[in-house]
Amino acid sequence: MATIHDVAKLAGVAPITVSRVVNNVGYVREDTRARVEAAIQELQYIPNNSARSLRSKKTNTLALIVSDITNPFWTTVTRGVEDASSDDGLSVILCNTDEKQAKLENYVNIMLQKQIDGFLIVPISSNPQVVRHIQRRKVPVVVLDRPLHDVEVDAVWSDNEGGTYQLIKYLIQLGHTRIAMLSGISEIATSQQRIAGYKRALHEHNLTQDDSLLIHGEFKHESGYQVTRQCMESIQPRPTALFCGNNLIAVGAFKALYDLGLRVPEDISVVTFDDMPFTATQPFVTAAAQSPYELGWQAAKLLIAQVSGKEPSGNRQIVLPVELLIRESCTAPNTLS
Amino acid sequence: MATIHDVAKLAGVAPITVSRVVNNVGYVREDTRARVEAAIQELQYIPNNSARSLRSKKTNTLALIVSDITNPFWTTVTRGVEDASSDDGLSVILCNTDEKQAKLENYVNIMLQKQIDGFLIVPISSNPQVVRHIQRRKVPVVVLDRPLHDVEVDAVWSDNEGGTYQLIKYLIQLGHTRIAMLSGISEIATSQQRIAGYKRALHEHNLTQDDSLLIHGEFKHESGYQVTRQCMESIQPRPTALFCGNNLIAVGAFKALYDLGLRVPEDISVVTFDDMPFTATQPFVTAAAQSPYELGWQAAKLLIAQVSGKEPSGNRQIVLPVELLIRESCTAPNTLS
DNA sequence: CTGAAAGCGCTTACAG
DNA sequence: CTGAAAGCGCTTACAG
Repeated sequence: MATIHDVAKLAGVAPITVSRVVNNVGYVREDTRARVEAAIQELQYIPNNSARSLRSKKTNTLALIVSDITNPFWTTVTRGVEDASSDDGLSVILCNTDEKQAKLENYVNIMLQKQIDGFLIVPISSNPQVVRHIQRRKVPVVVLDRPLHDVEVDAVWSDNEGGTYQLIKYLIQLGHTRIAMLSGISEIATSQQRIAGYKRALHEHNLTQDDSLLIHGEFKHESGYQVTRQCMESIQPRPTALFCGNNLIAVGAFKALYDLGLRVPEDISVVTFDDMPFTATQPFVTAAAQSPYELGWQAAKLLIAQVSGKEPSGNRQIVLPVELLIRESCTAPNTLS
Repeated sequence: MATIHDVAKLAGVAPITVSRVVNNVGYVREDTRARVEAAIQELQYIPNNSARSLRSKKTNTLALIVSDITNPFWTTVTRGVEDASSDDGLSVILCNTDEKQAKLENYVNIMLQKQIDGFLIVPISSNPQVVRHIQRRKVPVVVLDRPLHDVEVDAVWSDNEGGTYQLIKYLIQLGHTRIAMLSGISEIATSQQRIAGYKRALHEHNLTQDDSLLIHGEFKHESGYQVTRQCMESIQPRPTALFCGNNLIAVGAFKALYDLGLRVPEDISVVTFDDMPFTATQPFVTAAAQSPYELGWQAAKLLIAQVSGKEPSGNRQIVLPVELLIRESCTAPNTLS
């Protein structure tokens, strides 16, 4: 493969001149530029980014570390990140942690070796140790989706507390008093924020909180299925409404309710955090919808501002609003049941 | 940041010895290794992959170029690729083409600059030019999902023709004779294969083909929605069954049918290529299901075999079977309508 | 089992 | 506007 030297030789210039043409920096006379471009064309020259990165300390690559790309929420976040990044000529390496701390740490180290220009990271616990590790090496980092304790870092997340509060309030106003909360893993900050919104809504409406109605599973549809069955089969008196902690839990819940012969909303009302993916089929679920594309986009732009050196790594925090989408999955509780 | 020289100095050895410890190759005496490891620990040394790649000509990175990660089919393919790759210590850079040839070519060039070790590529047209461009530079490449004409290359795709044939045959056996085919962009090889299966099924059952029932849109839910409305509102006599060219078209179709007040399967039968994502809600759709995770996994393993040099770049072709999932979205045609 | 030297292909930092 | 020299941080290819 042709190198910058081959091109320089063919064009009768020094390698640095070729570099100037390729990177479009500095002054190059028009005819010189033309000769260099012709040589590039003839030799099918493609610059070697490893060499460029070694010298310039830039890889033009970001790392995006999420829990699981298979969840449409993260898929859309990813798309937002990619679109924002490719705008600025940056590529994105994608990593899935499956909510495992060990995987997260492993990927961070691999990406540090790769000298990537910045991290977009979805933390698992609220412990800032991983972010500190990155910051110690002076690599830009932005935290996504989940706030962290005791660390100064740019971060973007959604109004989980407020969104949940709105959903629960809506159910209460329909007349529900026994609302089950199907939450995910308790360590994750978004779980905690959503539970806080749930509790506040109950409290403000003078409803006592029944701890048996607060159930922790995982943010997966299999778990949503199990937890819903367990909830509907064993809790007495049965809840009249279900809050699903995320979209995948809702998917599992709908399937479980179907298998149990319970109709939505006639037999039970259902709301969910996150809009359901591709909800073409019935019933349309009432949801607190985040803006995942926006989340990814904004986080990427914060990171790019750091990387390009325009803005120093800081302590900016963006909280995105959550939209209440009232659809057909809720009704007043059936007093006969 | 500490370099290999700093570590070598602290451990009292040569840089090459540190290299041997880090990469775990060649012979190193146990006590030497221990001293080096202590120095690495103390200096928090992380190897620089740009330097490594420049010398070794390996980046341990693959490029995956798909149409749109937002489609759950591609999401799952991606997960299969990532899992297979991380097994072998390889990272994956993800690129979305949105079915635009210009984006594809641009990404290929960026990835060539990055010196990635291999390409997994979903071609847009059947034209092999992009693949030839990659092969000319001696970079391993595997083609995914869509066969290419006139080129020797490893490739993995699903039995699109056979899967469609099975679905159409199933509808015909239920008594349908007017089956609309909602296809995607005609340039894409999978569209062509699915249409071939449709035609073969009609032909083998002595049904004449009505060209007005073969409609081309895009592989997107917005397009599926439009095309379904158009199909149900303007074609006479109205089809009694709908074949959706992929999962997203099916999502749009269900929504359109709902808006038109048509019930599935009472008023119209629906089948789809690709399983619907998260089909928790009613009605469960009868589908020809590909194995997207398997598709990604197998393609990645083919590529890794090339990259690791164990198997030469070849002309291997893997065609994955498609599973017919009969569910509740079909019934005999309503002769009254 | 260990190391000295060279070089991968660029860009930086000057100099003119 | 152009270029000579040095060096980024590793690994290759020897040598002993």
